[in-house]
Amino acid sequence: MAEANLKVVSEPIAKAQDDVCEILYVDEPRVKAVAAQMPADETIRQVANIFKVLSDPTRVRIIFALSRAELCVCDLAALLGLSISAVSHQLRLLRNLRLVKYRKEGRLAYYSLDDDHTGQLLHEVLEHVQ
Amino acid sequence: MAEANLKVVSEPIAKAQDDVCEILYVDEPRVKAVAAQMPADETIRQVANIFKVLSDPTRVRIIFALSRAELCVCDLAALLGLSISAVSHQLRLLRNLRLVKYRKEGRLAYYSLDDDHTGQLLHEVLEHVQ
DNA sequence: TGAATACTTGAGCAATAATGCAAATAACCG
DNA sequence: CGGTTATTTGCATTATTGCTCAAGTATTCA
Repeated sequence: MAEANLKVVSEPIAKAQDDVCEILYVDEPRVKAVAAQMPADETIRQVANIFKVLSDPTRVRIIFALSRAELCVCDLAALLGLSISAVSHQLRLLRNLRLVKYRKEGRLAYYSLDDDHTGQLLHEVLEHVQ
Repeated sequence: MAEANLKVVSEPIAKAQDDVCEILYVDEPRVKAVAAQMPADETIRQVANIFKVLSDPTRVRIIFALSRAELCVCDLAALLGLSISAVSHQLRLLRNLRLVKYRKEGRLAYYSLDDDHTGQLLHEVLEHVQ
């Protein structure tokens, strides 16, 4: 449970590199000024994670479809021309991230969007592209 | 040139899978209705590609930094605590996607944002997170 | 011209992630 | 119960990606 994947691999982010130019800074005040404005690493990671959700076309299509209708896994797979397994894997991921929720009706699992923000973000960029 | 990477792997998207439920559709009219609204595969791929740019913390930090100041590769690397090479690789990618531009001054290459939309999108999500 | 510096680039490695397959779970029905 | 169906899940495979290393290019300066 709670194995929310799609985690951006935090890590180094500030590991003294010896691959740096000798002078260290070409324009130190400018660098310092920007450094002071840099968001915290944790914030950066959260932002990247949000974008990562929509960085895969399968997930984009799933989220788009669910923004239009509540669908069971089977219909979603048929709609997208994907295997049930592939869809279920992605749904688990989205479930762990609390982006979708589901409702059990007999053996069917009806999925819908849980978090409005992501769908909102998707449609925003979608309109921009079209 | 023009080897714009970060391409989402288009592919199948509509390959008759035998892994589909027997009935084919639980709720055919609903599936058809959503199918009719589905954006074209090409559109979906473009959207995913846009999100993909910001799905990595290093690129998020680079784009944030460049949204604050024009910086040479060396200062950018120092600012982010990354190797020059790592930064340069990401800059090439962003260059190929026309998201950043650069200005040569002697041996220094000063990078800045070329496309406002991506920086805009980043700041939007950033504010939402903070 | 030659050394040094700033950056770019190609190859390759290690980590991630998307999907398929097969087994497991769960609900329904005879 | 036993069989069928809908979905989930673990594992394996393959593809992608971010980074390092080392070599290459270009520009400045002595």
